[in-house]
Amino acid sequence: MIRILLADDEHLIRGAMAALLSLEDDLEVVAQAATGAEALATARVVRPDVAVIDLQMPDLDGVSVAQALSSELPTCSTMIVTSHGRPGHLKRALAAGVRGFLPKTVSSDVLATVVRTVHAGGRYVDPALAAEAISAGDNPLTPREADVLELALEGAPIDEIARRASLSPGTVRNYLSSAVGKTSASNRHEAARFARARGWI
Amino acid sequence: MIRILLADDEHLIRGAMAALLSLEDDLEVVAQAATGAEALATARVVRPDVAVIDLQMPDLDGVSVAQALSSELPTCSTMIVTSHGRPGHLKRALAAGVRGFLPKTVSSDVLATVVRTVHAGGRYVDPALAAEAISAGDNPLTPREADVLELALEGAPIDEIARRASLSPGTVRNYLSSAVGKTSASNRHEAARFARARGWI
DNA sequence: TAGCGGGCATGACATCTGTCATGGCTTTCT
DNA sequence: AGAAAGCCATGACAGATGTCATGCCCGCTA
Repeated sequence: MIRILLADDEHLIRGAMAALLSLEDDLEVVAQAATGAEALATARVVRPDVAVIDLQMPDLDGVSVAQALSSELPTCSTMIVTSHGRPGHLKRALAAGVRGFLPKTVSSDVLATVVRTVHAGGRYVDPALAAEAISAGDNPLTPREADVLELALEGAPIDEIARRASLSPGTVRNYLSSAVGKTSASNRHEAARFARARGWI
Repeated sequence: MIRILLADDEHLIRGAMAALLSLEDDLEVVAQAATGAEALATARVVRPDVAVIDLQMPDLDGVSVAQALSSELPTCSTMIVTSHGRPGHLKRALAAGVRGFLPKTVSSDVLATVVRTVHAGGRYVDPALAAEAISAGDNPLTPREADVLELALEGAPIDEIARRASLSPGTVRNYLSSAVGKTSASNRHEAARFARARGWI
């Protein structure tokens, strides 16, 4: 019997996935969580065999949870399900020790199969997402460029970005300019959206 | 027995919701669809009592589907479930004849209850979303302002917006300036995000 | 009919942004 | 030690953007 922890902020979906997984004879949902922090806390107590975690949750990112889990509970395999799969997320997830990565468009059969696969020590990444990740290429942004671009995402003017990043406005403009050059964008807003779409920020 | 049509592009969720709803004795999922167009086509054939539709789908918007359904199949009550509920969506949905509007964070009990409610001719809107919609206030943007702001959402420069809207750059700037004034923003990008968050565009 | 609001446009002005050159500082690799 | 790369900053300049005033045309309504 494979003991599963399920984390997703959407009640309906979580309950539904639990219902689906419980239909399988060899799978058992032993715990559920609605936030990243809750998932971590629960996992420490329950020590599940497999953790199925949603990528986007109110507090902690799914990848962060996975990272914490893989160091604290090495016996627990982590897999991530997500609605909006972005290439960058996949890379970060794999780096964090995630064993499975699926979009929510898959069928329940696949989900159950992948749970078994990762529990057996295997890995599984959705083929479509994998292809995207490969074609997306590596993140060309330096850490600071990514920081600044992330602040630019909300559309704030440069002065505010500078204040929030504790940099001089001139420096911010340099980073943004460089980031714009590395994306095929014509201004920082487009660049920010582009980078976001690739999961670079 | 209430006959239900389920439309959601996310296989996993759709299947899971179907599983949940089928647990209820008086509910029966008689059809499923993965896109808006598919939902419409299926509904015409199956003529369900209640249609449970996801707001965001690849092709047709959930609200558009609801609109078509309410005119073509008046006996079919439509309800919408969504991950990212925005006030504007709620208003549009109600205007389109939708009887129920729920975020996916609700429990399956609520879902089943609301299905019964709308089938009985009632209405149900998630209280939190309703409160948001009320506090969001009405859309102060003129149609053209909304058009232009929508094009600005992707971060395009003004010249491109002007071309895409078949307006002169100066006019575009006027509309944007006016839109910025109506939001508490300091530039068009912020204004666009703001308006999007309220569901104005 | 006159007034009002909206759609569309132009011009002028101040400010914001993007770009480039330059330089100093630190860390890492060779 | 020296080269390479990243981080931070300044200054200058062109072009993009935000703001305001002004005007014309249209449809609606008092």
